[in-house]
Amino acid sequence: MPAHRTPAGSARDRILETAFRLFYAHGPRGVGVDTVIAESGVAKATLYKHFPRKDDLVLAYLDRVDQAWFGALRAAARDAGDEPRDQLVGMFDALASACRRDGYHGCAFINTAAESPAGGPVHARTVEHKTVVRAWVTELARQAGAADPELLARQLTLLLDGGLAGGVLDGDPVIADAARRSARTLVDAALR
Amino acid sequence: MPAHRTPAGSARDRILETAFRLFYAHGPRGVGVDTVIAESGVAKATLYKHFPRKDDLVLAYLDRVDQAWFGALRAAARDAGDEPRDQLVGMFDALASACRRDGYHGCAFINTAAESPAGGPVHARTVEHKTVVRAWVTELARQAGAADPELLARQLTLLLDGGLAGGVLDGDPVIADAARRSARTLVDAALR
DNA sequence: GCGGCAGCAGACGGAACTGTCTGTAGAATT
DNA sequence: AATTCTACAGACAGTTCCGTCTGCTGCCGC
Repeated sequence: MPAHRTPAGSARDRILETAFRLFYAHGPRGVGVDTVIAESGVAKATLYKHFPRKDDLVLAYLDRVDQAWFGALRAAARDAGDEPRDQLVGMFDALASACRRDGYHGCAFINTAAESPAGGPVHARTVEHKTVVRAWVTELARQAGAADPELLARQLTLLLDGGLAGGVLDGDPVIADAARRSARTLVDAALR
Repeated sequence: MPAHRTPAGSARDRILETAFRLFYAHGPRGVGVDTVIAESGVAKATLYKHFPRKDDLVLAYLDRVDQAWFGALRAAARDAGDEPRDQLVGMFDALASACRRDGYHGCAFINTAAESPAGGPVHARTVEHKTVVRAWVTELARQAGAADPELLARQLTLLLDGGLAGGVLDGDPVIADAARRSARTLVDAALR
């Protein structure tokens, strides 16, 4: 697995990077395999060797999104200090950052799920992602001493989803601000 | 404009009804014009006479969704009593009802916007819809005596969006319940 | 009775997309 | 030096989908 390397990273990396950029901007369905090939400077056979079906590439894309978003969420929480109750609010800074980022288009999972068949692997992966994030928030809520950690986590992830969903239209930072204030209110009420 | 009538309603109505059903279930992009034609029992030329482009049909579909959803929201608010502060919470019953409805797939606007090009008419219509709903909520918040009606409206519509967005995956009523509780907490805090 | 209108039926062209296949080049291993 | 692996380049078939176009039918108002 070492060596080989073409110009910028391995072929696989170039494919994934290009797919990430194009899929997020136009949605997986809005991007043809030929476009990914052209923009990543890769041969068609190479792409189909690494990802036998387009769906495989889409799932790999979602895994990347999962890593990036969940990572940003945890980093934002960590930066908010040591108190779990502050971290629960601080994670919304990740939403604010995302809104301000150029080319922001909302939640990649929701966007992709919206254009994928109902029982398919994309939906399964999306549910998994949402479940993992909510479990993490639940643990944080438990550490903070919430009476009903599951409920608080559900409420906060609901806010996150709402903020992300609205992002498909515009990345108005006002949305992130409203979400953060809501989170503060809900956390305070839950820990009263 | 009277008479004519084929089996069930005018051709236009049949087209719209079929498009509504199919578009909501699979997303406009996942449904070919030929499918709409086959299932509505209409001639291709007839469809293209009423809706010269597929986009026109998609926009008409969104208008229908707007009427239905906004109507359900207002009805739920009305059913919650005469007090604006109760109506602000009561409108979340529309979300609960939607979650329980068979074939529920989340917010048609967000789902459609997710698969449409960024600057296009679909996005414009979606923004318009969200703006109208939020304006209505803002007025309700003002009547309830909120210090910052715009903020409260933003927070509540954020919850609505979050609840709807999650619906793409599953229509878990727990989500609607969490949203309703959040709304109660936020409204109480804003009117303290 | 007749012209126009609304609609049905289906063929057609052109484009886009997915996935397969053939052939070639360069680097690493043996 | 020969083989093998990875990758490039591009043709190709098969499907799907949008939008147009040509006939044909039945109902209305004039």
